[in-house]
Amino acid sequence: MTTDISTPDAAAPGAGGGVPEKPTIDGLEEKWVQRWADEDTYGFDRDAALSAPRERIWSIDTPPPTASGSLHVGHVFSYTHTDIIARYQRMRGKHVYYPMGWDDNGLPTERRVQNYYGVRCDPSLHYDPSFEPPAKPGKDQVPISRRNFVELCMQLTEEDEAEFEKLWRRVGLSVDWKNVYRTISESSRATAQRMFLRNLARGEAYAQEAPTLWDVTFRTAVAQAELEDRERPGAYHRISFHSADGPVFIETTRPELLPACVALVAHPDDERYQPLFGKTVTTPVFGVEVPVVAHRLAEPDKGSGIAMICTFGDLNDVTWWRELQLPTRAIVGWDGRILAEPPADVPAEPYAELAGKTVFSAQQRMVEMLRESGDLQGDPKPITHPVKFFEKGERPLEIVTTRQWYIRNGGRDAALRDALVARGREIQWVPEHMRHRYDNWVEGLNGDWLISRQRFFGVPFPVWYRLDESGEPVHDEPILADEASLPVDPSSDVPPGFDESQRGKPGGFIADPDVMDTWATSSLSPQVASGWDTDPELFAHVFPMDQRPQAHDIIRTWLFSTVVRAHFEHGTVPWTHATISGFVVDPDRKKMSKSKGNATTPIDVLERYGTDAVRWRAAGARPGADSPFDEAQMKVGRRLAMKILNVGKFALGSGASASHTVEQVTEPIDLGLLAALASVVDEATAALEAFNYTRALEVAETFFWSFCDDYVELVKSRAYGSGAAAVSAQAALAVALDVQLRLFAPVLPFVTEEVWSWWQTGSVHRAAWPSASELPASGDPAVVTAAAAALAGVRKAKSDAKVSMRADVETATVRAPADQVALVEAARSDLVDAGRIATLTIEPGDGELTVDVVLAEVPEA
RNA sequence: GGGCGCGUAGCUCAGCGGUAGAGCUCUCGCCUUACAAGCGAGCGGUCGCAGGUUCGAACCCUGUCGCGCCCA
Repeated sequence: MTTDISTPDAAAPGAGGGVPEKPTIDGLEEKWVQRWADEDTYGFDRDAALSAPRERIWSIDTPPPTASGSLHVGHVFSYTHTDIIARYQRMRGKHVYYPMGWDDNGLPTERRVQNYYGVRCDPSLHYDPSFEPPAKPGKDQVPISRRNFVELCMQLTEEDEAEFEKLWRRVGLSVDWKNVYRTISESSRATAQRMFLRNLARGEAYAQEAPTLWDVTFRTAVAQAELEDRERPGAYHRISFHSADGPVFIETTRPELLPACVALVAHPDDERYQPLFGKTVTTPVFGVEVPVVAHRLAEPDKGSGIAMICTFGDLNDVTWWRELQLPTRAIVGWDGRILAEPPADVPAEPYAELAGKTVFSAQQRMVEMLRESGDLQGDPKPITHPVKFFEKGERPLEIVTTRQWYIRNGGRDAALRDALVARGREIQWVPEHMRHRYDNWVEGLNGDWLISRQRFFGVPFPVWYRLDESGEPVHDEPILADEASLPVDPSSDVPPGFDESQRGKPGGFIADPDVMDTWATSSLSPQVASGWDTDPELFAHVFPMDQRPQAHDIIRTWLFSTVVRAHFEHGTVPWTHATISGFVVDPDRKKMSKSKGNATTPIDVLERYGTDAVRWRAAGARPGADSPFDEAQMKVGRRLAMKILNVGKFALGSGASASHTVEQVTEPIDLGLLAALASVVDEATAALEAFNYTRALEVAETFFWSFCDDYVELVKSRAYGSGAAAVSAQAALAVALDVQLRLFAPVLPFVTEEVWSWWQTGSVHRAAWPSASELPASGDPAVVTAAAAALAGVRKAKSDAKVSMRADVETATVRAPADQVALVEAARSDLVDAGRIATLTIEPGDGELTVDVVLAEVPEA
């Protein structure tokens, strides 16, 4: 067993405990996570920040993870990227405002609570303050009010959040853990409701009865941003409509929508159908008379070139219906079944055959009916075609007409769209090309942002409706909650001027039943995190925030919606920089995700290689670039972390100490080393200013390895000696170690802090980022490179002779380019010691530097 | 189909107009008082393909093929 023993001789003035006998990276996480928490190393000093100019603050809009979900190494990578920037900015002397949030809204939490407690939300129920969930979930789910349901969500997510926090601390995130928000908290809900009311007051939000994409499984509306196309098999059914001039054939993949048909449409330039425009035809089986209309969106080369317009089969139908002002014949209900009652003008008799059926069986029956009537020509022709799905759904979306809340987003307003594109240009994108994702999305929007969701768990709309004498809601005059009363739950709370007994009664009121889309609340993360609603003084200092880190797949959702909200409320961008991280992909280059089953659990990797090693690997993924998960790379990070421990031990063991100063560095090779380090500092600083942590690490690391392998080997024996030359080496080692620990600190917080603690006071993470001005500029870095080249020549000779590097050299002859002779000469005695050379000759020669080596005779053993 | 990005050593990636680079892997060595979970040395590439611009192209331009992400 090895124990950490202080070695008093190595302990420098101000040391924090000296150098352990056998340094190890194992266990550093536990030790420093605890210490950082105890000492509040990453706390945000609110008072100091509020009295500092804005540019001395760096505020970060950290993505709130879904606490009921799970994390994989992809999350660890991207959060590490942000943390590297946060640590760098902190070392630059900024007040880093780096809160963490938990996103508890949404379906995953809802489902988890239902299963965990055996309950279900019934918004028609009243709040029961004494409700206790069943000890064990029973067979039947217990119906409870929304407020009770939300309370359970808050309980359960609290446990999940604690687990997440533990993991994030182990990852070393320098978050201020006293500053955590939850999207389900009272203040978050109040913020979302207040913002909604203001959007409404300014006309930026509105309600409309409109055709809406609808998921029949979840029974909720879905926004454009949540759609995805999936290739699905289907079949073209060739169906005849009837006219005075004979049959008109259309081809459709959805014959079951025939009773919903309101017109036929062809392209205005299509000569085949021009004679029919303005006339009417009748639908087969139902005999409903419908007009033949012209519209540019009809595709002449698709099917027969003429299509039926139904209310509603797809988004084209919606466009036609709206632009051509066609009637509505809705037949699909919210449950995805054919409505019981036929629409106006559709005869009850054949319709009854379809009523109540699912869309799938309705199609089968409809096809039979068309066959019987002789209106189906030939067999259906199988095809594959894209069908719209809710990204989390499993059944094709239907389009139903419902009343929904919308927020304007430029999809129906060119001026607003241009303004939002302009906001995008105010943001500095990292990497720059991610800007295109934003522009393409904003320019391609074709409707406003639908924010109503027919769910229970989420932020309810702070709205009620008066019921008229017949008990019908008066939608045109919503009763809005008073801002002072927020947050409200209209299903439990009573609107001003009413009492609970009037709920649902004619002349009384009802609550708006819906909740806000998850993006409608998470789009306010900068406001919630910065205290818009809770700490206006702070908000004024940290907003617009400096940095929004996120992945590129949610630029269209989270990033865009956040820009929309800040644009409306504050007339600014929400942040000045958007740092977009890539994905961690599996060896087949597929995006890692839990649903694909290819995700790697982070805790395992963190334990096997150490946090610093995993962070090192994360830092190797450039901003925005996808990165394959490869454990072999983690070993390299682990090796670097251990090397830092060991070289720290060596430097301090050789006499380097915190009391050494750059003035004590006098030898040419020592000055040369520090001059080279000054360039490294400049380069790393420039890279980090551009958010290029990968480049910053690379230059520091390249220098570090040559520092260990060449410089340290060269000066080792001199440093162990005494006199001015020894002091020069010790001072150079001390300064170089000090600077390099700070260079590595943002990426490798644990090992740098450990070595720092051996001989320095305070935390390296609160130390100043190094500056070239700390280092002497008088040295010539070429002394180090020339001496290293000569040493490499000696090593090669020993390696070729397959002898130990400790083998003695009788003579070594360095032939160097004329201008390098003096450089090697300047390091002569270090070279003699490091190479164990008896006689060293340095002379000018042709071409590159070479070394001829004659090894000493090895005495018989 | 559109947008964006990427194709450089077996792998992961730098380089982005002036004679091909790093790390890992692999091979051969070495117990060397900071480090054997280490150290030293070495092998390894017509820079996806085809044209063009240039005294000179991995790098700029055009086309093309392949991969990925987002959108339709």
